[in-house]
Amino acid sequence: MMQLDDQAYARIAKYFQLLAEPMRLKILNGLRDGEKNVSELVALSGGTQANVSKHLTMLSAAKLIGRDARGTKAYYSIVDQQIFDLCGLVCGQLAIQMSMEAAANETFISAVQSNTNKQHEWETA
Amino acid sequence: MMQLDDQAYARIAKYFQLLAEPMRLKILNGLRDGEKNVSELVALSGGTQANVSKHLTMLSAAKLIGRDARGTKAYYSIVDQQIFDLCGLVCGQLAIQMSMEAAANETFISAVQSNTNKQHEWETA
DNA sequence: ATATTACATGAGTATATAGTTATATAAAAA
DNA sequence: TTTTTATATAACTATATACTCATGTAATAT
Repeated sequence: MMQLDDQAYARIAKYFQLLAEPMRLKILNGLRDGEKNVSELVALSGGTQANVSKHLTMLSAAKLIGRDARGTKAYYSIVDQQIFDLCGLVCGQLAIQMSMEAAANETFISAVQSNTNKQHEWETA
Repeated sequence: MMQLDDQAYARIAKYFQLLAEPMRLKILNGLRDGEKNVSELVALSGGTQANVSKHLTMLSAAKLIGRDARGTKAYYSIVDQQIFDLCGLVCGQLAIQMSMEAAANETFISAVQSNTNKQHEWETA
């Protein structure tokens, strides 16, 4: 079987690592409907300014989001909407797992579903 | 805008975290064409037995892979092939990024492409 | 029963990273 | 110019986690 080399695995892993952080997911989700500046994202996420700014710097360095400085504000925006497909797939996986766990935890599934119904967060298509 | 609650973000992040590790990606990719036992995965991945076993335990606990003990051997297998869609999307993203970086690093892109052509690793559809 | 094979796991270490606090920088307002 | 507003970043701490080495456990073979 053909193998990706170690550098390729490392790159893919690093990409997933960016998505492996709740605050970053929240920020990305906050950018779903268009650009926002740092203050808006701080308010939206409930994080501190310093922490949100750091996450934005990381996401920007990795080209997952773009940065546009206007005046004293910095507006960030999603570069490629396909990123939400990734989250949608994961939500789908988790929803399946949880439904198989026999509805002990209703909260998450209903969040995802109301989600899907309202064509809101993370849905795939 | 509707928000997923913090527990939901945490769950999604934890899922991505599982994919944010080169050795685990290698193992998952090694399981692409069917179940393998631990020794086979150790050989295939180049990792130590202890380390591979730990990663398998993690992936299994998260239900990304299944475990079937037969005799003294333990066979692991992918539970849902959709997981490769995730990796395919990321490969696609990275390939785009790298092609935009003007082909300085040809290795990775060509790996992903020969990949796509040969219908091998990580491709989406 | 003993040895061997295959796998899992505990202890310990090293590193990475998320978060906080304080400060730096830079544009705009006064 | 001085102040204020918006953002970035350095220093530090705490926690998580990947790895190694050693050992435990369980099924098979001798």
